[in-house]
Amino acid sequence: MSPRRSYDQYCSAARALDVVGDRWTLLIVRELLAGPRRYTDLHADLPGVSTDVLASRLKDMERDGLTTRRRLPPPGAAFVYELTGRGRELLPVLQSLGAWGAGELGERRPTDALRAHWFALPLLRELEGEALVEVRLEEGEFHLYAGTEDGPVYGYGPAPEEPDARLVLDSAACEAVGRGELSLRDAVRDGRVEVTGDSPFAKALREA
Amino acid sequence: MSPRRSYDQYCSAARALDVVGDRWTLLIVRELLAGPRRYTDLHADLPGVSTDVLASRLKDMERDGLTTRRRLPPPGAAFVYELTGRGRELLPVLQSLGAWGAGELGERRPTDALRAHWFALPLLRELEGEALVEVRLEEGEFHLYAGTEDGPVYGYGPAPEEPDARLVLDSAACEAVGRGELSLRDAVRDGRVEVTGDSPFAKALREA
DNA sequence: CGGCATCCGTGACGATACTG
DNA sequence: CAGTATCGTCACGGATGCCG
Repeated sequence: MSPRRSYDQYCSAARALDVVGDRWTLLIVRELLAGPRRYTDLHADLPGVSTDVLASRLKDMERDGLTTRRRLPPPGAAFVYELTGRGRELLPVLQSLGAWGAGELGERRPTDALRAHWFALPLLRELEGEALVEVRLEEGEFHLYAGTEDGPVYGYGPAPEEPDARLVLDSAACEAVGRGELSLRDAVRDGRVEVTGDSPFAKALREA
Repeated sequence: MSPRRSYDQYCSAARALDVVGDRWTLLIVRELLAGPRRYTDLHADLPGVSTDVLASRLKDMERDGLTTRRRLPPPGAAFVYELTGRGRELLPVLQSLGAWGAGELGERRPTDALRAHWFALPLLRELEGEALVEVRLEEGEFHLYAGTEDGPVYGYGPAPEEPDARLVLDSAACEAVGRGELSLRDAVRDGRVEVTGDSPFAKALREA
C-alpha cells in the first residue's frame, strides 16, 4: 500500500496518473474489465507481476474506489475483485492507449505472453451496435458485450447465453486486427473470420 | 536511458505502456503539445521532476520516436525538444486521461502547482470547429488551435496572429471547467467567461 | 491450495552539487 | 543554460514462508 506519491499538479491528466499511473494498475483494470476475478487468476493472467505488488495494487485500487473486494457465495467461497462504475469508466483510457499502441505492436516476440481476451479491446473498437458476441481463437474463447454502458465489457469463456454472433479467427488474422493492419470488415470479406449466427447483427457483419 | 523494461505482453495497451508508462513521460508529452521547448523551461513547468530523470526521459522519447531534438538558429542557439507526429498522436490518450481525471481533481490543494496552459486540454475538449483561440487566465496566457490535425495543439503566451476569439476567465471559473463541473457553454451564458472577437466562431460561442 | 506477507537484490527515482 | 555525477531512498521483481 503506497502512501500515494502524487505529482502535485492541478491538472486532471496528472491527477489521473496519480491514481492509475503506477506500474501494473491499468493492466489490472484491463483484466477486471472481463468481470470479477480471483487473486490467483489475476496473477496468472498478468505474467511478470510479483505477488506483493499485485496485492498492494489491489489495495490501492480499492482505497481509490476503482475496485471492490467481495466474497463469493459458497461453494467456492473465495474473494473476488471487481471494478466499480468509476473503474469501468477507465475503458476509454485503455481504448486510446490500445489504439496508439497498435502502432507499436509489430510481430509477436518469443518473450511475449498472450491471452485470448487481450484481443477483446481491439475487437470491441470495430464492432458497432449493441450485441453479445462470442469469439473463438486458437488461444481460447471469450465474449464481448458491444455497445453496453454498464456491467462487464467482456468476459472469459463462452457467452453465458445464446450470442447474437460467433466469430472464429486464426492467430494470423487476430494478430493483424490487433495491429490495426486489418479491419474486421476486411477480414470478414476475405474469409479470414468465420461469422455464424442468425441475428440481424450477425447478418450485417457478414455483409459488411 | 533505460534499457526498456517491457511488460512482454502481446497486447497493444501493454505495448503503449512500455513506451509511455514510465513516470513523467506523459506529462512531458503534455508540455510538448504546446510546441517546442527548451530543457530548462520544461524543467520549470514540471515541478518535482529531477534533472537526471528529465534528461533520461527525453533520450528515451527520442529513441522511441516521440520527440526530436533540434538546435535553434542563432541568436539564442539553444536546443529545443519537440513532438514528432507519432508523439502528437498521444493527444487522445491525454484527453481520455484528463476526462477521467477531472473526477479526481477536486479543490486545488495548497501543494498543487499550476500553469495556465494546463487548462488547454480541458478547454480544447469543449471547443467545436476550427479556430485559433487566445485564452487569458490570472495565471497567464496561452492559445489553442482547435480542430487542427497537425502542428502544435496549443502554445504559450498570446496568439501568434489575430485569433478568432479571445477568452478571459477568472480562477474559479477555469477550475470549475477543469473539474468538469461547469461547461464552457454555461460559463459563457452566466457571464463567467468573457468572449471577444468579431469572427463567426466568437459569435457562435457567445450565443451558445 | 489460494491469498497474501516477508525478505532480499536490483534498479528507478528525487534532491543536491557540480561542470562545460 | 543544459545537462552529468553522486548518493540516499524507495519501488519493483523473484523467491520463499505462513496461515486459513
